[in-house]
Amino acid sequence: MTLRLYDTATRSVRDFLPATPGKAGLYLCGATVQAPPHIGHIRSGVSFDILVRWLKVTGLDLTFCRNVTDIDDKILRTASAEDSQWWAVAERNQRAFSRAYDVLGCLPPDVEPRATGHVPEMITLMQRLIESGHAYAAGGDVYFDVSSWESYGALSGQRPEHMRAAGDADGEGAKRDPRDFALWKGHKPGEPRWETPWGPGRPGWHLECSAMATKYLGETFDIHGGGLDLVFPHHENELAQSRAAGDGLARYWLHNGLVTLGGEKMSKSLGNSLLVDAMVTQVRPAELRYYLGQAHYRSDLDYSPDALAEAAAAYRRIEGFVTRAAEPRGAPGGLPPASILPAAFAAALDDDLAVPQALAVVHETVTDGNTALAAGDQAGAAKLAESVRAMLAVLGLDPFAAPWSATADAGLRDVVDALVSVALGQRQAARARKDYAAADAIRDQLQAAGVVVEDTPAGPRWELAR
RNA sequence: GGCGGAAUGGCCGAGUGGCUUAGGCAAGGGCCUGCAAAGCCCUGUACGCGGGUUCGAUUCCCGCUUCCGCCUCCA
Repeated sequence: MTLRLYDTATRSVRDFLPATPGKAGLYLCGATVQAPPHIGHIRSGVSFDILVRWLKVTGLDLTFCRNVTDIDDKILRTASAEDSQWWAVAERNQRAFSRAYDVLGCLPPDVEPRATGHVPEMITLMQRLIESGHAYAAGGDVYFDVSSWESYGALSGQRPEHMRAAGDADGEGAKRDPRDFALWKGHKPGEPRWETPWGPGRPGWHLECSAMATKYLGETFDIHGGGLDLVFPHHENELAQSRAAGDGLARYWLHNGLVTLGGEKMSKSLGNSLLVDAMVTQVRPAELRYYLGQAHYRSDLDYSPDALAEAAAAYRRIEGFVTRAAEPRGAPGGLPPASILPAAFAAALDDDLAVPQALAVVHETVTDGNTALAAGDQAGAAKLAESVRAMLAVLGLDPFAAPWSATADAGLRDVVDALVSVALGQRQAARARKDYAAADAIRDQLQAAGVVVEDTPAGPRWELAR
């Protein structure tokens, strides 16, 4: 079975054949660190994290590069508004993004380059473009000459002649054509500056990604990812400048759907952001991840509290089975070998990462496992639980794996277990003499202390309330 | 104006020219239980509108409506 992926450039699902068999390079447009992450940003992170995990499970030696854009207009504006430094704003928000990725269980990239650390690479790229007649310096800026590149618009399907004239707010008249885009922005008073052969200034948004992607992944690499809103102009411009310079750039373009709120795109500029930091105080991170990951990565996801609650309930069902049936509590699990995954699960992920179908396999396995458990077949249930855990690991949702596993001190947990056992012993005694009022009182007290008690055929069990 | 996407049962969310038409959540009924919780089983006459193609369309074609994204910073 071959992995198939939807490629925005061809608008079709294609077999994924890495340029070098056995290896894969993935570049993901990460954050422009102008504000803390909302759940739309992190949905992108989760979607591509599932891709990363699946590529690894299928045996590819993956190099995963996720950039940080640490300089842009809004960062500068924010810095001046709060009378601080641009780099302080960037650092602060980058930390918030890193925290969010970690909290939601996204595997760290192999390299996480920052734009401002790659000015030399950008200068080289601009030199190549100017020499080959695809870019020009004007008024301190450097622009890409869109008219010089015939296939401009190929990725997004846009035709330059149909594009609306860019309402260039700056009114900077240096461009030869309104559709030309800035590779480099000339220095303005109060802004940071880097020296170039064309004068001081700062990087343009599009150029940095081309420069960093090719630096870490090579002139041609396999997959370039990002949110659907980046197709145009960002990825279109990247593709134009890299191809015009003679690089191949990405062989497949993947884009995740957006998170909307009341049918409207969630975005910083619309002010309807649900920040990750705030969300994880309302639901457990694993539940949020399940919610963000359960829909197909290419569909829009319209946020609602009810939908989130449903997803949380669905995840708890799976998690409840695993914690009841899996053998050693808390055995950490890395990525499983593909060979132990149910065929239907693997087939689903191979089909353009069809997580919804993959989750159907998970749920069906959970049902089988619960049935085995009810029949007293603990061994059979444990086997199914391992299968479920393996599948969850691929989706980054194994309850026993980082970062979801209870990090409470193991010794402390033993103490608590002993104390709860004392109470449960008394409750069992009360039940034995049919003193249900006393038995229920003990259960209520434990409940009030945050301990949930369930009676099972194998005796009472407890867990911390969620 | 241009480019692209979407409309599925109470809700979320897949998918398909007919076959047992995912899966989950919620609801109702049942089993189990001292009670509860969890779990299991059963139930629910879905595919935006109008045409067409076809033996047969939710699925293909045409038209329409509504919604969303992009064309400006944006995951």
